[in-house]
Amino acid sequence: MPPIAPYNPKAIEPKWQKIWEETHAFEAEASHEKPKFYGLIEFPYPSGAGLHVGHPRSNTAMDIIARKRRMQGYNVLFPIGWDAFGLPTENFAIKNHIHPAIVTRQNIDHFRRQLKMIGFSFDYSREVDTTDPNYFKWTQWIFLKLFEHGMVFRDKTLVNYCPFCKVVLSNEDSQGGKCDICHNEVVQLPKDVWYLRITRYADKLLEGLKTVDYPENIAQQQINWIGKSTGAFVRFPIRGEEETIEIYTTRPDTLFGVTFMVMAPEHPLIDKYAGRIANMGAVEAYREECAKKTEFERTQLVKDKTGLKLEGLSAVNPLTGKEVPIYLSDYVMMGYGTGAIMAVPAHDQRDWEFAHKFGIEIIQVIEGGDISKEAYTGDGVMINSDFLNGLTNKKDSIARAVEEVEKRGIGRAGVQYKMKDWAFNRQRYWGEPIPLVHCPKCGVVAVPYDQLPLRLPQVQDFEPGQDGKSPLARIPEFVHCACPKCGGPAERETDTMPQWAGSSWYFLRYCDPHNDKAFADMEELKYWMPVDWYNGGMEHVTRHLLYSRFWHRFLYDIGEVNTPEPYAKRTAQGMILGTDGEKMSKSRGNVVNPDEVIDEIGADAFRCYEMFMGAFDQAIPWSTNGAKGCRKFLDRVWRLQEMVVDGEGYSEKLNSLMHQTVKKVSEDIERMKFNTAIAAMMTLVNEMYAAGQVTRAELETLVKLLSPVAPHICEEMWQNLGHAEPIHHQPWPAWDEEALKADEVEIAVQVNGKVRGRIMIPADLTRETAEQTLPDNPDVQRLTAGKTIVKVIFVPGRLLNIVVK
RNA sequence: GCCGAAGUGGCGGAAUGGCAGACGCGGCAGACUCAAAAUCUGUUGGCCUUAAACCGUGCGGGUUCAAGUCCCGCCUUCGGCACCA
Repeated sequence: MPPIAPYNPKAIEPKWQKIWEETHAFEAEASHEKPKFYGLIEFPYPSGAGLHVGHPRSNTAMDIIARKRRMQGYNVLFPIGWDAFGLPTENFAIKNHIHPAIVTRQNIDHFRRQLKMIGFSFDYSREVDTTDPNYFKWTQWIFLKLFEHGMVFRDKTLVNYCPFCKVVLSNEDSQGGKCDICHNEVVQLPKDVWYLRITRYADKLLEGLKTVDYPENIAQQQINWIGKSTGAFVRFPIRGEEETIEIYTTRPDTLFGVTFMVMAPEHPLIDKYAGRIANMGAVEAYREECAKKTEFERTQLVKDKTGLKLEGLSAVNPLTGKEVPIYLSDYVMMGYGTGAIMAVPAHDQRDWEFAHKFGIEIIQVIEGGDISKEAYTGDGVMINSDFLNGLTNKKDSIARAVEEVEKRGIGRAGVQYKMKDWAFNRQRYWGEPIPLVHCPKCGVVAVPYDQLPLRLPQVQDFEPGQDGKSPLARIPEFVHCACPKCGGPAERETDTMPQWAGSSWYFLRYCDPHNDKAFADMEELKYWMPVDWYNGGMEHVTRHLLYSRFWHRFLYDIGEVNTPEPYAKRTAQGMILGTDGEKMSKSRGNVVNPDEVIDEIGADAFRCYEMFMGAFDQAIPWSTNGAKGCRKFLDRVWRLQEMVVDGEGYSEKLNSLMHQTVKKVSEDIERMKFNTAIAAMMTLVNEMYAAGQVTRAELETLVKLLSPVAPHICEEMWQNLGHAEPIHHQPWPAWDEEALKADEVEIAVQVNGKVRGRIMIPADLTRETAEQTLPDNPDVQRLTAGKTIVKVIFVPGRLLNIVVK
């Protein structure tokens, strides 16, 4: 072969990107005949900063799998889109007085250009954009379906409010209890909020996890987030009243250890019995103090319990008839259980701390520990507990207690979830308008389906309004409308949906992105769904994953989609850290820009390094030299073209290694062990250099194996090898198990478990013959001379261990 | 506090209970070159002049012919949740 020009990615990469685009190489086929593969990555939020090197890790991994699937004969759907509503864009728009739609458009164009430069095999003909009215029409449509089925409700809640900026802040924007903008103290303000009843789906979302292939840690995070607990609701009568206080407990068997009750400061019964509470002034003062506390203070400063006793109001233990004092404390939350608890200081550390501080009696009902030092939360024999005494097992005592509580009609078994209903509105401009109307006569009325999409009005000023209202509230033409039901004057809801909305169903739209009759045609959904493989970041495995599973499950229940779960398999990549080992961020100045990396070493080497740098699911610091090493590898691959010799098939020398490498690469890609797959190819290339030559068949196989990782260079080499058809449609190489075996293998010889030598033996030696004959091998005998052989262990292909005395 | 992941050379990392350190980076030496870069070849855990021996996968025990891997008890780091009754 004549010498060839040096490897020049700057020429090769744009060339092939253009060819792929012109030939629509990666568009999913419309026909439903072939087996399908739907690979999904989390669609990016097109921020102004553009991609950093962390983004492409997920994309490259799924791109490799998608490209391999095409070569394996699948009809592949590998789509891309834009999760483009959101605060950063809105804030940029406010600051620079540009419409967020224009900012979004620019950012998307920037992102698309960057993604194309890396050579991802996305189907750009199916791009979706959550801010496109043709898209959010269907986001609103699904919302209306949720509304129609009673899954939307309105309730008051406390929000973070900055009285100086007059704006409602998210938890993220009010960390440490200070406003992010003016650094003044944030207060808690009650506000009407739209909720989605995701808690109704808690059990279905838990059950569904059993039917999908998620890694243990991701499934566990979902389970923890849902936070299901079983226990009992028990009613404690208020002394001298008909009314009872209901509590939730996971340990109804400790009812005999109750020495006080605690209510959340916001508990409504306090207002109802204000007249009976002697120290109402102190109660009001305490409530005010709590209202000022931020989430941060209430959850982080857990050591010091605060509270006060209600004077003049007490409860009765429904089992013993004993009087129980009632306290108020903010360690009890209104948002979980019933907002009131029975306190068992002997067996709950928080109750113990509170009892200690306020000098309340502690009654032990489970044997064990030392309750003078801390609460005992372990197992033990029940004591001081009447009919429960002597029971030794938590499960039995709880069951017995629940039985008794139900028999006496003072409570019932029940479950609780940590997961709360989903607060589904934001007082911001850049989001989907919530398609509801407030009519003074008819109440809340849905915008009719045929009036969707409900578009965002053009406004000049995107700043959130006074008293935490969305800027939409300032547009009279938007606000005032006719009630869809009675035709009378009515007002539109002016809040918008949270950013989670558009991303809760985008994978469905990809199946049929241009449909204007439905969010997707059922035939398309039946073919493509579920997503076969969804890869994304760990940061989205709780909320986004849960929210989208919830929407999808709801759509399944109302017959709009064909599968209960959206994602058959979910994986997550590790983060790429800066060269300093810290999380990449602008403020640290350790952000690596992919444009610069690609300019220096090319997109293929960039992709290769992203996959080679370490275990895919682990966080890894970026290394500039490591990236250059991958370029060096591709240079070596390229120069193999000068070493091609004539001849059929694989050479005798490399035959076994060729088959081994095909097997290793094929299997490692499936397990996302891209780093070892690439290492195997590097080893093969090293051996080719050692052989000094390479056959055409050997090079063709290598190029095919490498093509999902480094597609441009492989297309070019494939063409240089004389092929007219592009490599991305070539069949994936096969391996022959028989050919993996060499005639002879080298094994280690151990004496008492320590390696003392190596010998060559026939590869097909059976265990029995080996253990009988190998101790007589002269090399082995030298190692065991003068010692008594006790035992011989032979592991085929690996080692011989001789135990001697 | 709870849940999860992880601790292996100078660095990133390999290793179905079976030869620890594959592969890459970095280093060292050589070849080519007037020289440098690039490239190629060799070498590279520690101790040691060398060899042999010995020591080596966060720490302490244990199981096993054999442990980075399994078991028991800790330590550290990272991610998530967190006064959830």
